[in-house]
Amino acid sequence: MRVVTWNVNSLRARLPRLEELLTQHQPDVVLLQETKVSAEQFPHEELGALGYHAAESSSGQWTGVAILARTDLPITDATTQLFGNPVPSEARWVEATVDGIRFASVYVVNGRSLDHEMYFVKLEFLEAMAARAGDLKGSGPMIISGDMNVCPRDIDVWNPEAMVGHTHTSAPERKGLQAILDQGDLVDAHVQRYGEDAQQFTWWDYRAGMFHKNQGLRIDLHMVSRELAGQIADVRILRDLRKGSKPSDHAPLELELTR
DNA sequence: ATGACTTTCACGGAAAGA
Repeated sequence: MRVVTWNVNSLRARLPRLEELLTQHQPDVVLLQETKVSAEQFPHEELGALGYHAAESSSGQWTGVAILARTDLPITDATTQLFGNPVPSEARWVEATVDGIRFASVYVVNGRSLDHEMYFVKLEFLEAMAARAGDLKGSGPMIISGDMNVCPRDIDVWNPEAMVGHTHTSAPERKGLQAILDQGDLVDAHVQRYGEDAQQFTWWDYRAGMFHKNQGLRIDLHMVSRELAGQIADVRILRDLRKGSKPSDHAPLELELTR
């Protein structure tokens, strides 16, 4: 089974590149973030023509998440509810079951700056995710994937010194992310696959040739329940989709399971 | 480096991203 998570930075603007992903990699499940589309304008028809159907949470201009699956794989028990979510109207969480696995696609609050009220909203959002992961633990395999807006370790940052005093690497954010792994008994699939010493990024700023210089961050994660950890065959960052015409600023992250 | 680039809505430029 192949599962891809991708912050597309507008689903409609990215449809040609999404088609490229679906055609070339033929994933079974795709978890999307920053779809930036309303429920009315969600491209169900275009996705159907590509052989996929979707459960989504949409709010229009800014956020939005979705779970796509191959049309022959039923999507069941979809919900956009996340108990304790401080921003329930922002369409940052969608959860559904596909092929016996409970999937969540999440777009974590950015936080803006360490003294901004949205930073504290971000910490609350991470707490709500940890509680939900704890609730799901023991009820079957689970995969929580998406744009966590937190770099788990210093090695996940091209220049850790430059991030001091900014969001994404602060101790409370890292603690909040770790609590999700701990409470859900989840593993970071990238660390499971490559260990503690490998540096790979999933996001590069559009500006100043950051991608060309490979100056990025690892903020997109597959968090996989421990019962699935032994089934991880590979984890790949699909850098080619960050290149070329009208890329997202994030690369897709592909998880291959032996099941 | 105060920026760089890209998206949305809407038709100029603000807001947001990380």
